[in-house]
Amino acid sequence: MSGKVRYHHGDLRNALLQAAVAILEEEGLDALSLRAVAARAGVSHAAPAHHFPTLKHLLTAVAADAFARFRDAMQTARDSAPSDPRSQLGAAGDGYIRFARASPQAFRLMFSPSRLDWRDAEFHAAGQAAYSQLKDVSAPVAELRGETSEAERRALERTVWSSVHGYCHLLLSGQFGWQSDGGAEPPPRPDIEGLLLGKGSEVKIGCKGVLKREL
Amino acid sequence: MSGKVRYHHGDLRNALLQAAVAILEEEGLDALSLRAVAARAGVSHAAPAHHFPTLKHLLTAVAADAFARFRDAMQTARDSAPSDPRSQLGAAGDGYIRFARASPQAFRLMFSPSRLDWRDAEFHAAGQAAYSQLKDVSAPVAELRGETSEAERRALERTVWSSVHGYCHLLLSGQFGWQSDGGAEPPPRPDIEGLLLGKGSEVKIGCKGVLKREL
DNA sequence: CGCTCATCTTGACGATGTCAAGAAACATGT
DNA sequence: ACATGTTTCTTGACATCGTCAAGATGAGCG
Repeated sequence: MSGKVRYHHGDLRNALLQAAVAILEEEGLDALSLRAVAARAGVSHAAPAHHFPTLKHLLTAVAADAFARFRDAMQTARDSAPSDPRSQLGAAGDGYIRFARASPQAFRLMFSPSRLDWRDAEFHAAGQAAYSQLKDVSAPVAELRGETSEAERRALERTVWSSVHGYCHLLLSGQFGWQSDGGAEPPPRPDIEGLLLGKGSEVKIGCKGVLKREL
Repeated sequence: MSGKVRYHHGDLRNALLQAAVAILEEEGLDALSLRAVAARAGVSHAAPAHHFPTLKHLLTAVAADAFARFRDAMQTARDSAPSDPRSQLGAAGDGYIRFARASPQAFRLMFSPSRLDWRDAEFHAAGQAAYSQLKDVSAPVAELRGETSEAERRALERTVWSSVHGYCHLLLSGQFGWQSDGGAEPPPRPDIEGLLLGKGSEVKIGCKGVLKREL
Protein backbone atom coordinates (compact mmCIF):
# COMPACT_ATOMS: atom_id res chain seq x y z
CA MET A 1 0.00 0.00 0.00
CA SER A 2 2.76 2.47 0.87
CA GLY A 3 4.86 3.95 -1.88
CA LYS A 4 8.05 2.72 -0.25
CA VAL A 5 10.29 0.39 -2.12
CA ARG A 6 10.52 -2.88 -0.30
CA TYR A 7 12.32 -6.05 -1.09
CA HIS A 8 9.00 -7.76 -1.38
CA HIS A 9 6.95 -5.56 -3.59
CA GLY A 10 3.60 -6.80 -2.42
CA ASP A 11 1.72 -6.28 -5.64
CA LEU A 12 4.34 -6.78 -8.29
CA ARG A 13 2.14 -8.67 -10.69
CA ASN A 14 -0.26 -5.76 -11.08
CA ALA A 15 2.58 -3.28 -11.15
CA LEU A 16 4.18 -5.21 -14.00
CA LEU A 17 0.95 -5.34 -15.93
CA GLN A 18 0.46 -1.62 -15.45
CA ALA A 19 4.01 -0.91 -16.58
CA ALA A 20 3.53 -3.16 -19.59
CA VAL A 21 0.38 -1.33 -20.67
CA ALA A 22 2.15 2.00 -20.27
CA ILE A 23 5.12 0.88 -22.38
CA LEU A 24 2.80 -0.59 -24.98
CA GLU A 25 1.00 2.71 -25.40
CA GLU A 26 4.00 5.00 -25.14
CA GLU A 27 6.70 3.09 -26.95
CA GLY A 28 4.87 0.43 -28.93
CA LEU A 29 4.71 -3.32 -29.05
CA ASP A 30 8.29 -3.78 -30.20
CA ALA A 31 9.61 -2.00 -27.11
CA LEU A 32 7.60 -4.21 -24.77
CA SER A 33 10.32 -6.41 -23.28
CA LEU A 34 10.52 -8.17 -19.95
CA ARG A 35 13.50 -6.12 -18.93
CA ALA A 36 11.88 -2.82 -19.86
CA VAL A 37 8.80 -3.73 -17.86
CA ALA A 38 10.90 -4.72 -14.87
CA ALA A 39 12.88 -1.50 -15.05
CA ARG A 40 9.74 0.59 -15.23
CA ALA A 41 8.33 -1.21 -12.22
CA GLY A 42 11.59 -0.53 -10.38
CA VAL A 43 12.64 -4.14 -9.90
CA SER A 44 15.50 -6.22 -11.18
CA HIS A 45 15.50 -7.69 -14.64
CA ALA A 46 14.61 -11.20 -13.49
CA ALA A 47 11.93 -10.22 -11.00
CA PRO A 48 9.00 -10.86 -13.37
CA ALA A 49 9.99 -14.50 -13.69
CA HIS A 50 7.90 -15.64 -10.73
CA HIS A 51 4.73 -13.93 -11.93
CA PHE A 52 5.28 -14.37 -15.66
CA PRO A 53 7.60 -17.29 -16.37
CA THR A 54 8.00 -16.14 -19.94
CA LEU A 55 7.54 -13.07 -22.07
CA LYS A 56 4.67 -14.87 -23.75
CA HIS A 57 2.89 -15.16 -20.40
CA LEU A 58 3.18 -11.44 -19.79
CA LEU A 59 2.02 -10.49 -23.27
CA THR A 60 -0.90 -12.90 -22.98
CA ALA A 61 -1.99 -11.26 -19.74
CA VAL A 62 -1.72 -7.81 -21.32
CA ALA A 63 -3.74 -9.02 -24.29
CA ALA A 64 -6.43 -10.49 -22.05
CA ASP A 65 -6.75 -7.16 -20.29
CA ALA A 66 -6.95 -5.42 -23.65
CA PHE A 67 -9.69 -7.79 -24.79
CA ALA A 68 -11.75 -6.77 -21.78
CA ARG A 69 -11.46 -3.10 -22.72
CA PHE A 70 -12.16 -4.08 -26.31
CA ARG A 71 -15.42 -5.71 -25.28
CA ASP A 72 -16.33 -2.65 -23.22
CA ALA A 73 -15.73 -0.38 -26.21
CA MET A 74 -18.24 -2.36 -28.25
CA GLN A 75 -20.72 -2.53 -25.40
CA THR A 76 -20.49 1.21 -24.76
CA ALA A 77 -21.06 2.00 -28.41
CA ARG A 78 -24.09 -0.29 -28.48
CA ASP A 79 -25.53 1.23 -25.30
CA SER A 80 -25.70 4.66 -26.88
CA ALA A 81 -27.35 3.41 -30.07
CA PRO A 82 -30.93 2.46 -30.93
CA SER A 83 -31.86 -1.13 -30.27
CA ASP A 84 -32.86 -2.12 -33.79
CA PRO A 85 -30.63 -4.76 -35.43
CA ARG A 86 -29.23 -2.38 -38.02
CA SER A 87 -28.13 0.23 -35.49
CA GLN A 88 -26.74 -2.35 -33.09
CA LEU A 89 -24.67 -3.92 -35.86
CA GLY A 90 -23.27 -0.58 -36.89
CA ALA A 91 -22.57 0.46 -33.31
CA ALA A 92 -20.66 -2.73 -32.56
CA GLY A 93 -18.59 -2.18 -35.67
CA ASP A 94 -17.93 1.42 -34.71
CA GLY A 95 -16.89 0.36 -31.21
CA TYR A 96 -14.58 -2.24 -32.72
CA ILE A 97 -12.96 0.41 -34.88
CA ARG A 98 -12.89 3.01 -32.12
CA PHE A 99 -10.85 0.70 -29.93
CA ALA A 100 -8.47 -0.22 -32.72
CA ARG A 101 -7.81 3.45 -33.47
CA ALA A 102 -7.45 4.44 -29.81
CA SER A 103 -5.16 1.53 -28.91
CA PRO A 104 -3.49 0.40 -32.11
CA GLN A 105 -0.58 -1.27 -30.34
CA ALA A 106 -2.86 -3.26 -28.08
CA PHE A 107 -4.94 -4.21 -31.09
CA ARG A 108 -1.84 -5.47 -32.86
CA LEU A 109 -0.85 -7.52 -29.85
CA MET A 110 -4.30 -9.05 -29.45
CA PHE A 111 -4.11 -10.61 -32.88
CA SER A 112 -0.43 -11.63 -32.90
CA PRO A 113 -0.60 -15.40 -32.69
CA SER A 114 3.10 -16.08 -32.23
CA ARG A 115 3.46 -13.73 -29.29
CA LEU A 116 0.53 -15.12 -27.30
CA ASP A 117 -0.40 -18.34 -25.59
CA TRP A 118 -3.78 -19.15 -27.07
CA ARG A 119 -4.45 -21.92 -24.59
CA ASP A 120 -4.35 -19.55 -21.63
CA ALA A 121 -7.73 -19.77 -19.90
CA GLU A 122 -8.15 -16.10 -18.98
CA PHE A 123 -7.10 -14.94 -22.40
CA HIS A 124 -9.48 -17.32 -24.09
CA ALA A 125 -12.34 -16.22 -21.86
CA ALA A 126 -11.65 -12.54 -22.56
CA GLY A 127 -11.58 -13.23 -26.28
CA GLN A 128 -14.83 -15.13 -26.15
CA ALA A 129 -16.48 -12.33 -24.19
CA ALA A 130 -15.49 -9.89 -26.92
CA TYR A 131 -16.66 -12.24 -29.64
CA SER A 132 -20.04 -12.63 -27.97
CA GLN A 133 -20.62 -8.97 -28.77
CA LEU A 134 -20.36 -9.78 -32.45
CA LYS A 135 -22.61 -12.79 -32.02
CA ASP A 136 -25.21 -10.70 -30.21
CA VAL A 137 -25.47 -8.12 -32.97
CA SER A 138 -25.24 -10.66 -35.78
CA ALA A 139 -28.06 -12.92 -34.64
CA PRO A 140 -30.93 -10.42 -35.20
CA VAL A 141 -29.47 -9.58 -38.61
CA ALA A 142 -29.41 -13.24 -39.54
CA GLU A 143 -33.02 -13.47 -38.42
CA LEU A 144 -34.01 -10.59 -40.71
CA ARG A 145 -32.22 -12.24 -43.61
CA GLY A 146 -33.98 -15.52 -43.01
CA GLU A 147 -30.72 -17.30 -42.24
CA THR A 148 -31.79 -19.33 -39.29
CA SER A 149 -29.55 -22.39 -39.35
CA GLU A 150 -26.53 -22.65 -37.11
CA ALA A 151 -24.21 -22.75 -40.10
CA GLU A 152 -25.80 -19.67 -41.62
CA ARG A 153 -25.53 -17.73 -38.38
CA ARG A 154 -21.87 -18.63 -37.99
CA ALA A 155 -21.22 -17.66 -41.60
CA LEU A 156 -22.82 -14.28 -41.00
CA GLU A 157 -20.70 -13.74 -37.90
CA ARG A 158 -17.59 -14.49 -39.91
CA THR A 159 -18.68 -12.10 -42.64
CA VAL A 160 -19.29 -9.26 -40.20
CA TRP A 161 -16.11 -9.97 -38.30
CA SER A 162 -13.96 -10.29 -41.42
CA SER A 163 -15.22 -7.04 -42.84
CA VAL A 164 -14.71 -4.94 -39.72
CA HIS A 165 -11.50 -6.63 -38.68
CA GLY A 166 -10.00 -6.41 -42.13
CA TYR A 167 -10.79 -2.71 -42.24
CA CYS A 168 -9.05 -2.17 -38.89
CA HIS A 169 -6.04 -4.24 -39.80
CA LEU A 170 -5.55 -2.54 -43.14
CA LEU A 171 -6.15 0.87 -41.62
CA LEU A 172 -3.56 0.36 -38.88
CA SER A 173 -1.12 -1.12 -41.39
CA GLY A 174 -1.27 2.14 -43.28
CA GLN A 175 -2.64 0.38 -46.35
CA PHE A 176 -5.35 2.95 -46.87
CA GLY A 177 -2.77 5.69 -47.05
CA TRP A 178 -3.82 6.94 -43.66
CA GLN A 179 -1.44 7.75 -40.81
CA SER A 180 -2.69 7.68 -37.25
CA ASP A 181 -0.42 10.54 -36.21
CA GLY A 182 -1.82 12.98 -38.71
CA GLY A 183 -5.00 14.81 -37.85
CA ALA A 184 -6.88 13.59 -40.91
CA GLU A 185 -9.92 11.38 -40.63
CA PRO A 186 -9.55 7.84 -41.97
CA PRO A 187 -11.63 6.65 -44.91
CA PRO A 188 -15.11 5.41 -44.00
CA ARG A 189 -15.54 1.80 -42.96
CA PRO A 190 -17.40 -0.76 -45.10
CA ASP A 191 -21.15 -0.29 -45.02
CA ILE A 192 -21.98 -3.66 -43.53
CA GLU A 193 -25.47 -2.57 -42.59
CA GLY A 194 -26.18 -1.66 -46.20
CA LEU A 195 -24.62 -4.84 -47.54
CA LEU A 196 -26.46 -7.14 -45.18
CA LEU A 197 -29.78 -5.36 -44.75
CA GLY A 198 -30.01 -3.28 -47.87
CA LYS A 199 -30.24 0.46 -48.20
CA GLY A 200 -32.88 2.21 -46.15
CA SER A 201 -35.51 2.81 -48.82
CA GLU A 202 -34.93 -0.43 -50.67
CA VAL A 203 -37.38 -3.21 -51.40
CA LYS A 204 -35.62 -6.51 -51.75
CA ILE A 205 -37.04 -9.77 -53.01
CA GLY A 206 -35.06 -12.68 -51.67
CA CYS A 207 -34.25 -15.74 -53.73
CA LYS A 208 -36.77 -17.78 -51.78
CA GLY A 209 -39.53 -15.46 -52.88
CA VAL A 210 -39.94 -13.84 -49.50
CA LEU A 211 -40.77 -10.16 -49.65
CA LYS A 212 -39.13 -8.01 -47.02
CA ARG A 213 -39.10 -4.32 -46.26
CA GLU A 214 -36.47 -3.02 -43.92
CA LEU A 215 -36.69 0.11 -41.75
CA MET B 1 28.99 -20.13 -61.52
CA SER B 2 30.85 -23.06 -59.98
CA GLY B 3 29.62 -24.60 -56.77
CA LYS B 4 32.92 -23.81 -55.13
CA VAL B 5 32.94 -21.57 -52.12
CA ARG B 6 34.83 -18.44 -52.92
CA TYR B 7 35.70 -15.44 -50.86
CA HIS B 8 33.59 -13.35 -53.15
CA HIS B 9 30.31 -15.13 -53.50
CA GLY B 10 29.32 -13.54 -56.76
CA ASP B 11 25.59 -13.60 -56.26
CA LEU B 12 25.22 -13.26 -52.53
CA ARG B 13 22.23 -10.98 -52.62
CA ASN B 14 20.09 -13.51 -54.42
CA ALA B 15 21.46 -16.34 -52.32
CA LEU B 16 20.48 -14.46 -49.17
CA LEU B 17 17.00 -13.81 -50.47
CA GLN B 18 16.60 -17.45 -51.39
CA ALA B 19 17.81 -18.55 -47.96
CA ALA B 20 15.44 -16.09 -46.32
CA VAL B 21 12.46 -17.45 -48.22
CA ALA B 22 13.43 -21.00 -47.29
CA ILE B 23 13.76 -20.14 -43.60
CA LEU B 24 10.48 -18.23 -43.70
CA GLU B 25 8.65 -21.26 -45.05
CA GLU B 26 10.40 -23.91 -43.02
CA GLU B 27 10.88 -22.24 -39.65
CA GLY B 28 8.55 -19.29 -39.68
CA LEU B 29 8.83 -15.54 -39.50
CA ASP B 30 10.17 -15.46 -35.95
CA ALA B 31 13.18 -17.55 -36.97
CA LEU B 32 14.05 -15.26 -39.85
CA SER B 33 17.15 -13.48 -38.55
CA LEU B 34 20.09 -11.97 -40.35
CA ARG B 35 22.48 -14.44 -38.77
CA ALA B 36 20.34 -17.43 -39.66
CA VAL B 37 20.12 -16.28 -43.26
CA ALA B 38 23.87 -15.73 -43.42
CA ALA B 39 24.54 -19.17 -41.95
CA ARG B 40 22.20 -20.82 -44.42
CA ALA B 41 23.92 -19.07 -47.30
CA GLY B 42 27.28 -20.23 -45.95
CA VAL B 43 28.74 -16.82 -45.21
CA SER B 44 29.75 -15.03 -42.07
CA HIS B 45 27.23 -13.35 -39.82
CA ALA B 46 28.03 -9.86 -41.01
CA ALA B 47 28.20 -10.64 -44.70
CA PRO B 48 24.64 -9.51 -45.46
CA ALA B 49 25.43 -6.00 -44.26
CA HIS B 50 26.55 -4.77 -47.65
CA HIS B 51 23.47 -6.02 -49.50
CA PHE B 52 20.96 -5.43 -46.70
CA PRO B 53 22.21 -2.79 -44.27
CA THR B 54 19.55 -3.76 -41.79
CA LEU B 55 17.21 -6.63 -41.02
CA LYS B 56 14.37 -4.39 -42.09
CA HIS B 57 15.90 -4.06 -45.54
CA LEU B 58 16.12 -7.83 -45.93
CA LEU B 59 12.57 -8.41 -44.73
CA THR B 60 11.31 -5.68 -47.03
CA ALA B 61 12.96 -7.34 -50.00
CA VAL B 62 11.47 -10.71 -49.02
CA ALA B 63 8.06 -9.10 -48.68
CA ALA B 64 8.35 -7.41 -52.06
CA ASP B 65 9.11 -10.78 -53.63
CA ALA B 66 6.14 -12.28 -51.81
CA PHE B 67 3.87 -9.52 -53.09
CA ALA B 68 4.84 -10.42 -56.63
CA ARG B 69 3.83 -14.06 -56.06
CA PHE B 70 0.73 -12.79 -54.32
CA ARG B 71 -0.26 -10.82 -57.38
CA ASP B 72 0.40 -13.86 -59.56
CA ALA B 73 -1.86 -15.99 -57.38
CA MET B 74 -4.74 -13.60 -57.96
CA GLN B 75 -4.00 -13.28 -61.67
CA THR B 76 -3.83 -17.05 -62.11
CA ALA B 77 -7.14 -17.53 -60.34
CA ARG B 78 -8.73 -14.88 -62.51
CA ASP B 79 -7.33 -16.39 -65.70
CA SER B 80 -9.11 -19.66 -65.08
CA ALA B 81 -12.45 -18.04 -64.33
CA PRO B 82 -15.19 -16.57 -66.53
CA SER B 83 -14.76 -12.94 -67.42
CA ASP B 84 -18.01 -11.63 -65.96
CA PRO B 85 -17.61 -9.21 -63.03
CA ARG B 86 -19.06 -11.59 -60.48
CA SER B 87 -16.74 -14.46 -61.37
CA GLN B 88 -13.70 -12.24 -61.60
CA LEU B 89 -14.40 -10.76 -58.17
CA GLY B 90 -14.78 -14.20 -56.64
CA ALA B 91 -11.69 -15.53 -58.38
CA ALA B 92 -9.52 -12.67 -57.15
CA GLY B 93 -10.75 -13.29 -53.63
CA ASP B 94 -10.07 -17.00 -53.96
CA GLY B 95 -6.56 -16.30 -55.24
CA TYR B 96 -5.99 -13.94 -52.33
CA ILE B 97 -7.03 -16.63 -49.88
CA ARG B 98 -5.16 -19.38 -51.69
CA PHE B 99 -1.90 -17.48 -51.33
CA ALA B 100 -2.51 -16.70 -47.66
CA ARG B 101 -3.15 -20.37 -46.94
CA ALA B 102 -0.22 -21.60 -48.99
CA SER B 103 2.27 -19.07 -47.58
CA PRO B 104 0.93 -17.99 -44.21
CA GLN B 105 4.30 -16.82 -42.94
CA ALA B 106 4.93 -14.69 -46.01
CA PHE B 107 1.42 -13.29 -45.71
CA ARG B 108 2.09 -12.35 -42.09
CA LEU B 109 5.31 -10.62 -43.07
CA MET B 110 3.71 -8.69 -45.92
CA PHE B 111 1.33 -6.97 -43.52
CA SER B 112 3.69 -6.44 -40.58
CA PRO B 113 4.24 -2.69 -40.60
CA SER B 114 6.94 -2.51 -37.94
CA ARG B 115 9.16 -5.05 -39.67
CA LEU B 116 9.09 -3.42 -43.08
CA ASP B 117 10.24 -0.20 -44.67
CA TRP B 118 7.13 1.09 -46.33
CA ARG B 119 8.99 3.78 -48.21
CA ASP B 120 11.07 1.26 -50.13
CA ALA B 121 10.39 1.82 -53.81
CA GLU B 122 10.39 -1.81 -54.96
CA PHE B 123 8.21 -2.91 -52.09
CA HIS B 124 5.75 -0.14 -52.75
CA ALA B 125 5.60 -1.00 -56.44
CA ALA B 126 5.01 -4.69 -55.70
CA GLY B 127 2.23 -3.80 -53.29
CA GLN B 128 0.59 -1.50 -55.79
CA ALA B 129 0.77 -4.19 -58.48
CA ALA B 130 -1.08 -6.57 -56.17
CA TYR B 131 -3.61 -3.93 -55.24
CA SER B 132 -4.31 -3.22 -58.88
CA GLN B 133 -5.76 -6.72 -59.09
CA LEU B 134 -8.38 -5.72 -56.56
CA LYS B 135 -9.02 -2.49 -58.38
CA ASP B 136 -9.47 -4.33 -61.67
CA VAL B 137 -12.11 -6.68 -60.33
CA SER B 138 -13.84 -4.02 -58.24
CA ALA B 139 -14.38 -1.51 -61.02
CA PRO B 140 -16.89 -3.57 -63.05
CA VAL B 141 -18.75 -4.39 -59.85
CA ALA B 142 -18.99 -0.71 -59.00
CA GLU B 143 -20.30 -0.11 -62.49
CA LEU B 144 -23.04 -2.69 -62.04
CA ARG B 145 -24.01 -1.12 -58.74
CA GLY B 146 -24.22 2.32 -60.27
CA GLU B 147 -21.38 3.62 -58.09
CA THR B 148 -19.47 5.60 -60.65
CA SER B 149 -17.78 8.36 -58.66
CA GLU B 150 -14.14 8.10 -57.67
CA ALA B 151 -15.06 8.08 -53.98
CA GLU B 152 -17.59 5.31 -54.51
CA ARG B 153 -15.14 3.17 -56.41
CA ARG B 154 -12.50 3.58 -53.73
CA ALA B 155 -15.04 2.75 -51.07
CA LEU B 156 -15.97 -0.44 -52.88
CA GLU B 157 -12.31 -1.43 -53.19
CA ARG B 158 -11.90 -0.97 -49.46
CA THR B 159 -15.00 -3.03 -48.77
CA VAL B 160 -13.83 -5.91 -50.92
CA TRP B 161 -10.30 -5.75 -49.59
CA SER B 162 -11.38 -5.49 -45.96
CA SER B 163 -13.68 -8.46 -46.24
CA VAL B 164 -11.22 -10.81 -47.91
CA HIS B 165 -8.22 -9.60 -45.96
CA GLY B 166 -10.02 -9.81 -42.64
CA TYR B 167 -11.05 -13.35 -43.42
CA CYS B 168 -7.44 -14.32 -44.18
CA HIS B 169 -6.03 -12.60 -41.13
CA LEU B 170 -8.56 -14.12 -38.78
CA LEU B 171 -8.18 -17.52 -40.41
CA LEU B 172 -4.40 -17.51 -40.05
CA SER B 173 -4.68 -16.21 -36.49
CA GLY B 174 -6.68 -19.31 -35.64
CA GLN B 175 -9.68 -17.18 -34.69
CA PHE B 176 -12.06 -19.36 -36.65
CA GLY B 177 -10.95 -22.38 -34.67
CA TRP B 178 -9.12 -23.70 -37.69
CA GLN B 179 -5.54 -24.95 -37.66
CA SER B 180 -3.53 -24.95 -40.84
CA ASP B 181 -1.67 -28.13 -39.91
CA GLY B 182 -4.81 -30.23 -39.61
CA GLY B 183 -6.31 -31.66 -42.75
CA ALA B 184 -9.70 -30.05 -42.23
CA GLU B 185 -11.06 -27.51 -44.63
CA PRO B 186 -11.41 -23.97 -43.29
CA PRO B 187 -14.83 -22.34 -43.00
CA PRO B 188 -16.09 -20.73 -46.21
CA ARG B 189 -15.10 -17.17 -46.97
CA PRO B 190 -17.57 -14.26 -46.94
CA ASP B 191 -19.86 -14.26 -49.95
CA ILE B 192 -18.76 -10.91 -51.31
CA GLU B 193 -20.31 -11.61 -54.71
CA GLY B 194 -23.67 -12.20 -53.07
CA LEU B 195 -23.37 -9.18 -50.81
CA LEU B 196 -22.35 -6.80 -53.58
CA LEU B 197 -24.28 -8.16 -56.56
CA GLY B 198 -27.12 -10.02 -54.93
CA LYS B 199 -27.93 -13.69 -55.16
CA GLY B 200 -28.12 -15.19 -58.60
CA SER B 201 -31.89 -15.43 -59.04
CA GLU B 202 -32.65 -12.22 -57.25
CA VAL B 203 -34.45 -9.17 -58.52
CA LYS B 204 -33.27 -6.08 -56.74
CA ILE B 205 -34.75 -2.62 -56.88
CA GLY B 206 -32.14 -0.03 -56.02
CA CYS B 207 -32.87 3.06 -53.95
CA LYS B 208 -32.68 5.20 -57.03
CA GLY B 209 -35.47 3.24 -58.61
CA VAL B 210 -33.26 1.49 -61.12
CA LEU B 211 -34.26 -2.08 -61.85
CA LYS B 212 -31.43 -4.52 -62.36
CA ARG B 213 -31.25 -8.22 -63.05
CA GLU B 214 -27.96 -9.96 -62.50
CA LEU B 215 -26.71 -13.11 -64.15
C1' DC C 1 12.27 -17.08 18.32
C1' DG C 2 13.29 -20.09 14.45
C1' DC C 3 11.82 -22.46 10.31
C1' DT C 4 9.93 -22.56 5.70
C1' DC C 5 9.06 -20.84 1.55
C1' DA C 6 7.67 -17.42 -1.73
C1' DT C 7 9.84 -13.45 -3.59
C1' DC C 8 13.49 -10.69 -5.38
C1' DT C 9 18.65 -9.84 -6.73
C1' DT C 10 22.81 -10.94 -8.90
C1' DG C 11 25.35 -13.07 -12.31
C1' DA C 12 25.79 -15.73 -16.21
C1' DC C 13 24.86 -17.80 -20.97
C1' DG C 14 23.60 -17.91 -25.75
C1' DA C 15 21.37 -15.41 -29.44
C1' DT C 16 20.42 -11.24 -31.83
C1' DG C 17 21.37 -6.64 -34.67
C1' DT C 18 24.82 -3.54 -35.58
C1' DC C 19 29.34 -1.35 -35.97
C1' DA C 20 34.54 -1.05 -36.73
C1' DA C 21 38.71 -2.77 -38.58
C1' DG C 22 41.02 -5.50 -41.64
C1' DA C 23 41.71 -9.17 -45.26
C1' DA C 24 40.75 -10.84 -49.88
C1' DA C 25 39.43 -10.54 -54.55
C1' DC C 26 38.01 -7.85 -58.34
C1' DA C 27 38.41 -3.73 -61.50
C1' DT C 28 40.77 -0.39 -63.77
C1' DG C 29 44.38 2.47 -65.68
C1' DT C 30 48.83 2.69 -67.34
C1' DA D 1 52.12 -7.06 -66.13
C1' DC D 2 51.60 -4.42 -62.32
C1' DA D 3 50.04 -1.10 -59.00
C1' DT D 4 46.19 1.06 -57.04
C1' DG D 5 41.62 1.71 -55.44
C1' DT D 6 37.13 -0.20 -54.50
C1' DT D 7 33.88 -3.65 -53.48
C1' DT D 8 32.98 -7.67 -50.87
C1' DC D 9 33.51 -10.62 -47.06
C1' DT D 10 35.59 -12.01 -42.24
C1' DT D 11 36.64 -11.30 -37.60
C1' DG D 12 35.81 -9.34 -33.35
C1' DA D 13 33.38 -6.54 -30.33
C1' DC D 14 29.34 -4.34 -27.93
C1' DA D 15 24.64 -3.64 -26.11
C1' DT D 16 20.28 -5.78 -25.56
C1' DC D 17 17.29 -9.48 -25.15
C1' DG D 18 15.04 -13.93 -22.78
C1' DT D 19 16.09 -17.34 -19.67
C1' DC D 20 18.29 -20.06 -16.05
C1' DA D 21 20.87 -20.92 -11.56
C1' DA D 22 22.26 -19.61 -7.09
C1' DG D 23 21.83 -16.91 -3.34
C1' DA D 24 19.91 -13.07 -0.41
C1' DT D 25 15.74 -11.29 1.88
C1' DG D 26 11.73 -11.02 4.38
C1' DA D 27 6.87 -12.54 5.25
C1' DG D 28 4.08 -15.96 7.50
C1' DC D 29 3.58 -19.22 10.99
C1' DG D 30 4.63 -22.85 14.42
